[in-house]
Formats: sequence, C-alpha cells, structure tokens
Amino acid sequence: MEGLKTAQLASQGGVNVETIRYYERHGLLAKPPRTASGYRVFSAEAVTRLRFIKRSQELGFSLNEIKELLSLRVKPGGSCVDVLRKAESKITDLNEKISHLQEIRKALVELTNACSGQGPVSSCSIIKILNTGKTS
Amino acid sequence: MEGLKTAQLASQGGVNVETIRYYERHGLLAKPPRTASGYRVFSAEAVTRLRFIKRSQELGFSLNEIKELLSLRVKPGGSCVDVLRKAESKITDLNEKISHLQEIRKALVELTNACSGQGPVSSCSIIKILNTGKTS
DNA sequence: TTGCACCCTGTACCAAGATACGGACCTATA
DNA sequence: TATAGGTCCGTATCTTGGTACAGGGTGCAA
Repeated sequence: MEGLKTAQLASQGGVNVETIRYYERHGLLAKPPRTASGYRVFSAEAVTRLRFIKRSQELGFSLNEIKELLSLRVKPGGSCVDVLRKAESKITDLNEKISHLQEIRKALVELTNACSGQGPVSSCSIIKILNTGKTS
Repeated sequence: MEGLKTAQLASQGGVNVETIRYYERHGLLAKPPRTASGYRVFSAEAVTRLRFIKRSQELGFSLNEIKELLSLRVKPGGSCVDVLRKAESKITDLNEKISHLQEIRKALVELTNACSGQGPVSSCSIIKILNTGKTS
C-alpha cells in the first residue's frame, strides 16, 4: 500500500487524528498530497516526523521549539552548533527546574519532620508553619 | 493604617490587581471583608499567603496543588496524621517529578555528548537521534 | 463640586496544545 | 444498494494562569 491515511498516521504516531490536522495547520507537518477526493496521503517520512515531534516533546521542547529544530534541519548552510546550543539551553532550563523542586521538597521534608503525627490538627506544627509562613 | 486595598496587596505581592481577584475566585485567597462601599480589605496575612502562592509557583506547583497545600490547614476536625500524610504524598509527587526531569536531562546530555558541534545540520547526530527516537 | 484615581462586577480574550462536534462527503463491504 | 464508518472542513471547547476591558460606583483633593 502506498501512503497512509490520516488515521493510520495518527495510529502509528500514537496521537489523535485531530492532532495530525493540528500539526499540519501549525506547520509541524508538511501539507501532504491529496487523493482526488481530498483525502490526505502521508508518506512514511511523516511517521518519522511525527516521532521526532513526540520524542522532542517528551524531552521538554515546546511545539514552537520543535518547529525551530525542524527548520534548522532544512536551513541551507545551517550548522550543527545551532542544534547543540538549543539542546544545551534546554539542559540549563532543566537544571534550574530540578533544583527548584529539590528546594521545595526540602521545605516539605522539614515540615514533616517537625510534625509528630499525633494529636489534633489544631496543634499540628505543619499547620502552624503554613499559617505563619515561617519555616522555623 | 488598618488593612490593604486590592492594589496595595497586589503591589506588595508583585502581581496584577486582576490576579488578586482571580485568586479569590479560585479559592486561593480567602474572601476578605469589605468596606461599606464594597472595597476589599486585606490583612497582612494575605500578603504572606500571596507570597506563599508565588513562591510555590516558582517551585513548579500548579495553582491546584497550591490549593491542596493550603487546604492542609483548613481541614476541620482532622487529625494531625492526615496533614502529615498529605505532606508526605506531596513529597512523593515531588520525587517522581524530579526523577522524571532527571531522566529527560540525562537523555539530553547524551544527545549533546553525541554531537560534535561541527559540520552541517545534515550530519548532526542530535537530529539523527531525534529522528529515530533511539538514544544510541 | 468637580475631577481624577481607584475600586467594583461581569465578561471577553490570550497562549499552548490539543480535543470534540456538526454536517457533508467518500469508500468498502454485506 | 444500503449502511457503517472514515474523512473532510470549520468552528467550538477545554485547561491553566492569568490579562483586559466596559460600565458603573467611591473617595479624596483642589
């Protein structure tokens, strides 16, 4: 069989049919050729593209960022360094996010350590701390 | 001066006036008393609360999660253990979130290590890996 | 007392990233 | 041939976290 229909592509990429159209509208998937009756006909390359999108999303890239990555690929004379820099900047973002989460985890652990786990809420030290906003 | 008007609270918390009303509507800020003419009058505690919200947000909590954190202290008749368990469950959430982000970071670091940073995009290993979804 | 800044409510709108739906058309199969 | 289901398009809806009016009331200072 030559080419995939929308639902087949969606299924292969593990996304909703509407998502395919959405990506096409937003320039993430190239506009595919159509049958005489207007049905989209996708090539196997579209599957690759879709996987690229999903995988990049999992790695924390937004659709706009993914669009940039895709355009870098096609950009004549574009260099590998551009791609590398984007990935590195993403890593920096992640580092910041992770240490933020570690901070609040630390605060929460301190809260639970302060709590005996006994008695009524009215005397719970977690509650007291949250009420005052003071961590000690 | 007794109490803050909306704009004063907003200013102290570094947020927009509309955001104050938004938080009130969504149960993140308690409904404050009003003057005879209907103006909101906030206590200093509201400033604390607002800071708590903003700080938690910076640390990656959604408004719904923040609401949960805040609700820990409002539960009437609950025992301290309930509060403790809720906090501990939050810590579990955090642990999961952190390790997920660490996984993503690891994948990205591997990508960048694989990339020489030289040559054209057409031979960029980051792009190649994103295309195939394989990290090696 | 007028004028301006501020406050109120309700509603509309924004971005992202989809998802759903109505109504029409196409295609395969019984 | 009838009918179920896939596809088309355009538009509406959703969630999250707000922002922006419009149209009105309030408060203070000159």
